[in-house]
Amino acid sequence: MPLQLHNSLTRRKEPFVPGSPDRVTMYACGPTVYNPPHIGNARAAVVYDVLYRVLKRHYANVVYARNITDVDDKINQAAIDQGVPISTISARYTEVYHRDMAALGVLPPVIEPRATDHIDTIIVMIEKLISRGCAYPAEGHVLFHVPSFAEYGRLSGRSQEEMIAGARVEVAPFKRDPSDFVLWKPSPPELPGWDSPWGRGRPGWHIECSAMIERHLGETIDIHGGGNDLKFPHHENEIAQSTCAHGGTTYCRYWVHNGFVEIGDEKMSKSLGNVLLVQNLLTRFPGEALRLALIKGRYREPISWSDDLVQQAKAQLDRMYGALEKLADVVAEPMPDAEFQNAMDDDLNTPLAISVLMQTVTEANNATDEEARRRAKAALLGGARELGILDLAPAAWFSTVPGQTLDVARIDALIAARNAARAAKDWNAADGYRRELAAMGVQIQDGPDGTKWRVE
RNA sequence: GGCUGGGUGGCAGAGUGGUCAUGCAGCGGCCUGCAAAGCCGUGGACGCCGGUUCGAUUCCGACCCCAGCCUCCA
Repeated sequence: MPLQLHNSLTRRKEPFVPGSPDRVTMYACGPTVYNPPHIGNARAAVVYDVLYRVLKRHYANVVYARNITDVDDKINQAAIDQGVPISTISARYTEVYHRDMAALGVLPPVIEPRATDHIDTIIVMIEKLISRGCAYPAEGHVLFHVPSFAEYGRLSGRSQEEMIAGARVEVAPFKRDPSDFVLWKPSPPELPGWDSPWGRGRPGWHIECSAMIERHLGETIDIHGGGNDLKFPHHENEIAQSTCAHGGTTYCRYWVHNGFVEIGDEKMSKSLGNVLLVQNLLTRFPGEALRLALIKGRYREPISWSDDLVQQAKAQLDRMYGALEKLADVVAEPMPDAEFQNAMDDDLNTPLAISVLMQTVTEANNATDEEARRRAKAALLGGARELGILDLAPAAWFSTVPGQTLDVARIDALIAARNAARAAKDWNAADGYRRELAAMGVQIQDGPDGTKWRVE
């Protein structure tokens, strides 16, 4: 079964056909580095990470770029608020982003371009837009003239009339059309700026992505991903800029948009004070549990985030790791089975793929002969690799508690004491030791090979 | 108001014109000193109203409700 993707541009699920199977190009909008990533940022990163992994199964050469926006008014504001240079802010939060994403099993993209490394490309692109009559300078700004691009609004499904009618923002007097947007804006001396034909200034947000894509991936890319909210205006503007700059060439073949993470049934937002930062969640849950929670539903649907959701994800991981632990003696090359692949290839149906994996777990737990056990392990590890989970040794998974260091010597001593009591058939004493272990979050399992323990 | 996408069992969440989703939780067993883990079995669902059909949760239409976007936002 070929890979199918829901294309936001056509609002349909389509077979994925890359421009060239020898070089598949994908771009995802990355973070603006002015604060630590929240679970919503993480969802986008995880979704495109999963797509990247699936693409790599199909194609040998996948060029995946995810940018860092390191010039932005929010960064400037954070620098002022914290009384540090702008570069300190962007460096600090780039590092935090990398750390948190790694904890969630997100692979590094092939290319991670930074906006500030592309000012020259941006300027050239803007000049091209001006010369083609799609943009104009005005009072130190350069604006993209929206009416110059007839297809504007196609991605988000709105007409230009509607957008003008619905424009609530105050329209700057130098705009020729209310919907025109900024490509370049002037910078006062205290803000970061670069020399340009229009004076010292800085780029607008939308042009950064267009320029980075042009430079690293080419005029036409296969897949462009981002959060649902980016569809308008960000991606709409990217299409307009790049298509016009390139004389009408298709900018992107497949647009993929992920749904939002909601807290309960409310939007996550600063004003509601319910923003969940990845770094805080990681003190309470394993990264893999957060990741699985993020892909338990389909990527296009909103997620209603809760502790219970993560706990259910963790329970599923416990089950998977439990099966894996029993397969420790089996050597198998990771290989997702056909059913799993079909689910993933169907527009990343991760919930279905996970259920296939859970059925594999049951098969693994029932398997007795060598061949069946080997097959189960291969399917389990293969599927897990594509989902980006089960990256740890089972023993490590079952003996790690986020934010805690376990006293293993004490655990071993208590287990030894309990087993001595059991040997003496002193059940009261044995149960007392077990209660003591339970209070530490340690669970006891008596088996034919002796007593094992795991954390809850 | 416009544009998207939704409404499935206690919870999360797939899918299908007529037979199992899956996990957690529940219930009954096996196993265990008792547990845990694992295994076996089991109850419980498709917003409302019409239509198409031998048959619809699944297709069509109306309705109700929900979320997101339309302004920086993953």
